[in-house]
Amino acid sequence: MKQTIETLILQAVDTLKANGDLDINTLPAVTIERSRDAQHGDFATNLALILAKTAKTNPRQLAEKILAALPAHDAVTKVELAGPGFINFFINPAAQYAIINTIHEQGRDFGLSTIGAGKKVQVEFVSANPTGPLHVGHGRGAAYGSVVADLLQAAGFDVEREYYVNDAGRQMDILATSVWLRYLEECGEVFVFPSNGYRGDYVRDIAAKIHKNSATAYHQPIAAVLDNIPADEPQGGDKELHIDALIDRAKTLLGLENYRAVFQVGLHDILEDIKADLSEFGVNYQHWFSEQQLVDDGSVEKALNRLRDGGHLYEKDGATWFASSELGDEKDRVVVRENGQYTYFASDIAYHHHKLERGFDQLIDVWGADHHGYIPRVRAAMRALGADDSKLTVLLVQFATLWRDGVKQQMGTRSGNFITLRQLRNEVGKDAARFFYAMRRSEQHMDFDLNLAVSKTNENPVFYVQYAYARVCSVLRQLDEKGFQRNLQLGMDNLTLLSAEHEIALLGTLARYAEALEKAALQHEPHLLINYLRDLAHEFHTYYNAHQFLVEDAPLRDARLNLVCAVKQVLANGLGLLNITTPETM
RNA sequence: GGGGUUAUAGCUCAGCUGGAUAGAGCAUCGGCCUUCUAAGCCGAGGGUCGCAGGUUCGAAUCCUGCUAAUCCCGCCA
Repeated sequence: MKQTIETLILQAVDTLKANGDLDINTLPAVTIERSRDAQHGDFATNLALILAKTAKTNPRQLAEKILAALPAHDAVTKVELAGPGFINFFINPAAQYAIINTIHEQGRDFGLSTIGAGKKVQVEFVSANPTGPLHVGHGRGAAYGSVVADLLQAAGFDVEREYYVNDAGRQMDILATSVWLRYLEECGEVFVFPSNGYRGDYVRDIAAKIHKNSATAYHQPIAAVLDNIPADEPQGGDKELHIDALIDRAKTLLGLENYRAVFQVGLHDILEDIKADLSEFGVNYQHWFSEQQLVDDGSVEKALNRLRDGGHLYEKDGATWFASSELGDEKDRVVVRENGQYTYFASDIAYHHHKLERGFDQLIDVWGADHHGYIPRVRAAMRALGADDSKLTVLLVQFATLWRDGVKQQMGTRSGNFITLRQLRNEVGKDAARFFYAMRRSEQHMDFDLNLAVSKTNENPVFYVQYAYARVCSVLRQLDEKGFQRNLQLGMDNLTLLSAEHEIALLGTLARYAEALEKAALQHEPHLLINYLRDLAHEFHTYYNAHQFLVEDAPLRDARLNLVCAVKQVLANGLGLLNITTPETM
């Protein structure tokens, strides 16, 4: 319909140009918007207001000329000049009835778009360090990233979802050492646990499991472990030096093979927990990509060599630096430390290099907003690798601030004092959690009030949308009980009976679904889809209260049922995309 | 000090690639269940869109400055 109007307008403009009534060389993009107010018709364009400046005329006069030159069309019943120079289009309701047939025919596919044209897009999200269970902060990235991926797929992109597993590096060594120390406690040793170790109960669980399966195979007397270790912070020392010394001691006493064994049990158990957690949350991946693999298979070396060949690396203070400041970063970055170890950034360069080589047209990284300063250096790396950095889109998700009993909650993984995503799901359910997370713009700071989420579950807006769906299902169930038989064709033949204000409004909203979906996908803004579904649910509830569907008049009844079933289908499609269930009874 | 994000109703947030009277939910107040599910509907009150300038036919939206909140600025990841 939008395109029809655009064609009409372009024809009018051409006529005016031919007549010499309009003196312009280039036509700005014609914007046609759905009118918010029904008094302003169904669609409106501000073309005359925009053109007035370049054509140097009064906008209203120009609008009148356009109006006069506008060809007639069956679907357009009335065109009006309004306000400072808007042109309002009133659409023939009959033309809008077709949407019900379309929805019925396309079913689950209704609303899907081909605008993505099969372009390969990779969405990488969550990618939390496997040092502990996911907490509610990760939940937002999980919900947001997965919906963005699903939306892009619905918009016709070829989407791959990936989780980058940071299974290399110091954090994992701290985890492995924490597990081992808890294991020593299982063996009966008594000592003060390092302040910088992972203190969560899940570490004890893993340690207990190792103790159960391997008894005392990894046991070392605590005196040998702590011998000559620098003091921890609470004892007046440095917590970083303390934990690093313990890591080295663990490797020495256990031997590399046994150390790896403990390490792998910790990594495996936590990763399996994360996978199960996300899966239960409706978040699924095509790939779990290991950072360690990049190191092992030489990808990091390969990427760094490429940078070196391009003259982007130099040595200073015993370390190897990447001259990222020459490519837009604020300063140069270390890629190989003085001690010979790669930095996290080095593997990240290799990781993005690897992504590029896999042939994606577009890379989307979903990061926590605290990583925003990291963007310029990754872009610099991509350019240094000879790639087009516009292929990379980084979507930042602001952290949710968690409140309980009016008190801000801490969310440190290290302290073990945090609320897990699993706890949240158990408390409010998958549907409400997903809906709640995706409801807000990702750049918006979010206050997550746990008391509200738990105690006022019934007021969560997700139920409002689900309730609309359940109501349609209920109507369909009542059909039999009332002794009616639905006749689909009779309804389709009598759609013009749907002339009530609420019915016309619903038709317009149904027709808007595909646009809402496409916009949400292209702008990476899931909340636009949620807003749409809330609008649709609201209009349905209003309609439901204003009119009886199961009336004696069969043609009217079947027409209304067809409309209501179209609503049901669109609700199902939208909620399905969000991976939120559609209960038939509530 | 530099940078990112945010600031809209009592609360939580939409609206932001400039458009017509700034919206929703919750909360408050008043109506609607012998009739398809009241987890719903209808109505009322509630706003100097953080502040000050600027751009123009028109600014919550764009620009500049300021204020406040928050995050980042490591040879950690």
